[in-house]
Formats: sequence, structure tokens, C-alpha cells
Amino acid sequence: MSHTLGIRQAQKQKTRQALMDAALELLADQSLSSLGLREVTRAVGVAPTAFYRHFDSTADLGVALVEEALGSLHAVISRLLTATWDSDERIARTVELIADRVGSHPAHFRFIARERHGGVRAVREAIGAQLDLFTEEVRAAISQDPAAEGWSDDDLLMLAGLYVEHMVLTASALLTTAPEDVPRAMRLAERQLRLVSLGRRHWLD
Amino acid sequence: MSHTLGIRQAQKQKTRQALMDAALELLADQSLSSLGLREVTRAVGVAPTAFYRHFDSTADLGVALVEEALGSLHAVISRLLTATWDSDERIARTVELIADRVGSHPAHFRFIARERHGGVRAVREAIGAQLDLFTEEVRAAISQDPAAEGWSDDDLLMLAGLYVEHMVLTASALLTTAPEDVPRAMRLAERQLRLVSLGRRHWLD
DNA sequence: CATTCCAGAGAACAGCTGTTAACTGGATGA
DNA sequence: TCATCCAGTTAACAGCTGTTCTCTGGAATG
Repeated sequence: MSHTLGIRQAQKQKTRQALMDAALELLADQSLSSLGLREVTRAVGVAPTAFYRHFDSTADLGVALVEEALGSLHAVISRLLTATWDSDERIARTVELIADRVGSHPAHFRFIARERHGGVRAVREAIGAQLDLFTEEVRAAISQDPAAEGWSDDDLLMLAGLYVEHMVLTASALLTTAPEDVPRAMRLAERQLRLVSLGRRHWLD
Repeated sequence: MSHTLGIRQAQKQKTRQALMDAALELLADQSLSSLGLREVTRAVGVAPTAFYRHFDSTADLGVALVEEALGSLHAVISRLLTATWDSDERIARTVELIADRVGSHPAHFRFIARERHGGVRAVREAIGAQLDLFTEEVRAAISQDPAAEGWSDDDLLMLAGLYVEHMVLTASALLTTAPEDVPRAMRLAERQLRLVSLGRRHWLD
């Protein structure tokens, strides 16, 4: 599986990653639509023209960043969803997971929150597609639950959408929360999820 | 109350409004952090330097746009909240109101959704402050409701936050919905609100 | 070993940017 | 009527932008 790359390809990937890392850092206080290609190459210490060996444009780089930020999350989320905990435990674990990821990769989540409704269409769409994927995965998971008995597919999708949106919202809230207030923000997110779960339990009344 | 402005002040306000309108239009496919002052003045047909007679920077203009987009909404929301309808009716009216406003001022809502997590701190904060205001207003309104008996202030704020976030979410969803799918999106938003209301009703169980 | 390949460098391009300074001419107020 | 004010203009500044073409030197290939 793991084919050893030649020195040349390895170097190329290293430069590509350096460009993506630098871009992510520069995006801490600006939006993608104002990110210049020269700005990125300057930060890496590489000629402006080298950029074109890796990306067509900064928009293209943005799409690659979406994959980097959200691609690896599917596996983690799926594992969480298939575990069989009771409702409160699952809620706590979910919020913990989000807080952990936000804590270890803040720039990625900042990027996603910022560009989700941002000025670059291709990136917006890439993020939307990833979130739709998450929504479908969540829908599949909760449809297995005995509590989903009698639910229409449409209602399941509605609920899954609510969960996914809330995850994004929580991540973005945690980003703008001072470290000492993180526990409070986590408890807030948990209460909101608990309220939604209550609504879910009485949906068919 | 309505003091007649001199010709000079009237002209100044007219130019200022033209700058804001042009900016809003240009922001349809870019973020504020990439909006140039020359770009705006060019669109209006005015010298670049004239910009400084009205705003310090494009960020300053952005803050003014936040006020324009959300300032007038408080009165409308308050009126809606104090009306005494039953739960389902209120939900339907709320979603209708949002759909109406989004339909008549799409650029304003696009701007808010885009810059809520955008790259310009001052604008992010201005939007956050406005949303906090809405949250407090909603909290005050639902605390009057008999259903709020026994609720802690913290829980009321949590629920109000959920409602406000959902309004923003619905507005942004309606923006990216094709006209023929708007009714479907509205019904989806209503079902989500109904689920939250169910959770609310059973919160103290 | 000789050849091909290709990531990155270098230089140059037209055109854009925010900001300054000094100005004009019509509305304003005494 | 006449002096003052001030929204908008003109010109110029240094510095930035994306994109092109040409070149180079070390890795890959046979």
C-alpha cells in the first residue's frame, strides 16, 4: 500500500503541504477571497511561480484545505455514532470530541466556519458537499436506533441536519471562547443537544 | 422630529447610501476583507478619495452595513414575539417573516451570514453584538410565557440562543435555495422549530 | 552513462491598491 | 453680500497583484 515516493515527489508534496499550512495560518485574520498567491509563497519562502506547480489558484488551494480539514473526520464521527451509549453519555462524548478536535486543529475549524458562507463559490460548495455527507452518515446512524421506529426518512434527515448544524455551530463557538470558559461553552452545547433529544423522543406523540 | 436636511447634508447622505449599496452588491461574490475602497467608489462613479469623507476604511463601512441590515429587525421581531399565538401558528409566522425579509433584502442577509464568521474582526463583533441583543430579546419574551415556569435564567438563555441561531441558519439556507424549493425549505425550518418546541415542553420532566 | 523530465527560480508585464496633498465650487450662515 | 465651510476632485506616491516566458540543476529513466 505505502509506496515509497521518489525524492522528487516527496519534495513536491512537502512544498505543497507547506503552502497549505502557510495559507491556513494567513487565513487566521482574513478570508480566502482576499488571500493572494504571492502572499502564500512569500510565507513559505518560495518563488511566486512555484505556486502554479501545485494549485491553479487560491480557490483551488481552498478546496484542498476543505478536504484536509473534514476528510479525516468521517471515520472519527462514524466510530462515535456506532458506539452504543445511552443518550446523555453520547451527547457528552460528542461534545468532548468536538472540543478536542477544535483544540488540536483550531485553524482548520476556523477556516471551515469562515468559508462555509464565504466569498468563494467552489469552496462553499466543497464544504456543503462534505456537510451533506456528514448529514447522511448521521441519518443512517440514527435510523438504526430503536427510537427511530415510525419516523419518515424526511424527518430523520431533518433531525440529522439539525445535529450537523449544531456541531458546526459548537465548533465555531468554541473557537471564540476564552480557554477558561470552554467548559461552560461545552455544557451549554450539551444542554442544547439534550433539549433536541427530548424533542426527538416526543416527536411521534 | 423629521428635521429637513440642508441640500448639502442630503447630498452627503445620498452618496454615503450609494457607497453602501454598491458595496453590498459587490459583496455578492466576495468577502469584505477583499473589498477595495477604489472598487466601491468606481462602482458609484465617484473619486476614490471621496470615500474618506464617509468611512475610515472598508471595515468601517462593513460595521455600518451591519447596523443597516439588522437594526430595523428588532422592532419587527419584538412585535412578532409579543403577539399571542399558539405554538404552531407562531412558528409558521416566524418562518414566513424570515422568508419575506430574505426575499426582499437578500444582499443584507448574505452579508450577515458571510461576515458573521468572516475575516474582519470589527464586523464579526458588530454582528455578534446584534445577535446577542436578539437573544436577550427572545429570552425576555419567552420568560413571559407560562411555559417558562420553573425555568432557570440560564436555560432560558440557552433556548433563546438556539432560536436565534436557527433564524440565522434558516435565512442563510433560504438564500441558497432555488425559488421553487423555497416552500420545502420553509416547511423544513418549521419542523425543526417544532421539534425544539417539543423539547422545550418536556424540559422540566 | 546519457537523456529526458520537471519543481522551482528569475525577470518582466500591465494593472491594481490605499493614502497623501493641494484644489475647486457651490451651499451655508453672519 | 461676503467670508467660511466642506463634499468631492485631481494628481501623484510607493508598493502590491496575477500571469507569462525563459532558464536551471538535480532526480528519474533507459
